[in-house]
Amino acid sequence: MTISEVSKKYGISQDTLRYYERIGVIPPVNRNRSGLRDYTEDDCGWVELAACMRSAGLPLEALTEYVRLSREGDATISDRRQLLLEQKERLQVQLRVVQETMERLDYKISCYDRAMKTGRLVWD
Amino acid sequence: MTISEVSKKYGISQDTLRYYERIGVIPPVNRNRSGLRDYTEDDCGWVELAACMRSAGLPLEALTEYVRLSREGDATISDRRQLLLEQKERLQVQLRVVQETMERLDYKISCYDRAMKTGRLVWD
DNA sequence: ATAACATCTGGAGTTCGCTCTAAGTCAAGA
DNA sequence: TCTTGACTTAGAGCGAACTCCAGATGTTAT
Repeated sequence: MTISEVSKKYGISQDTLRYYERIGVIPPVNRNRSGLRDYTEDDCGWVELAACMRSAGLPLEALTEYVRLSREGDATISDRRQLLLEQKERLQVQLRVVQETMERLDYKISCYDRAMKTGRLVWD
Repeated sequence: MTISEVSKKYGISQDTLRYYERIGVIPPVNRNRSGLRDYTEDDCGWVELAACMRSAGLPLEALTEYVRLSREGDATISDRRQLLLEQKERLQVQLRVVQETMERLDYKISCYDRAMKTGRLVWD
């Protein structure tokens, strides 16, 4: 797969794909004879993982560290597990914060709904 | 309340409090005769709201816009309601993304748990 | 062969959200 | 009175995550 195909498929710009590879968010991508990137299934798997994790807000640093450990082989299995656990816990906290904020937005919106009828806002 | 008290109470640095006021994330804060900030109950309310919304990831721009509209009075009630709705929808999307990513992390972690016993990672 | 187009690299620039610095003001205590 | 410490402003600096640019090279179609 070419970089433009991968870019379309995962909704990541070509610049970002090259950037991710450069800083190690994904491992080095396969090249054809002309030196152009030719993404294998495996390469795509890493791109997809990065896209997913980034969409949830994981920092690039955590992803580069995960990739670095993965490339070191089975000796780093427990380190990688630990890394994933830490990130999961960060997401768990974030999930609660977002839920609470949404409840608060719901309450405020309900106040505005009432205000739309009376023309006056109470208890903002 | 002094800026240092408010800073401690809401876990926001004094620099950030001044920054928020400067760019309009909170309305202008009350001052004493010497020109020092003296946060009223109301001022604190805005700080607390900003802290909550920021913790969930709302952009500063949405907060400044909300404050700007609020200061224009009752004529902007439906605009403000709309703004809150849009932000709530953004959070709803984010919530789902984070949940899905957490499930994926859970799956990967379970693979690593197995790998910790066998010493070999299958199906990463 | 030439034009048009995709991709490459290295490096500069941008945006967001702070965070820090410098130089000045003010209030209270030794 | 002098010093210490909290506060002020304006503006510079910073880290994260892109995003853009210039100049080179390679590929494809006419």
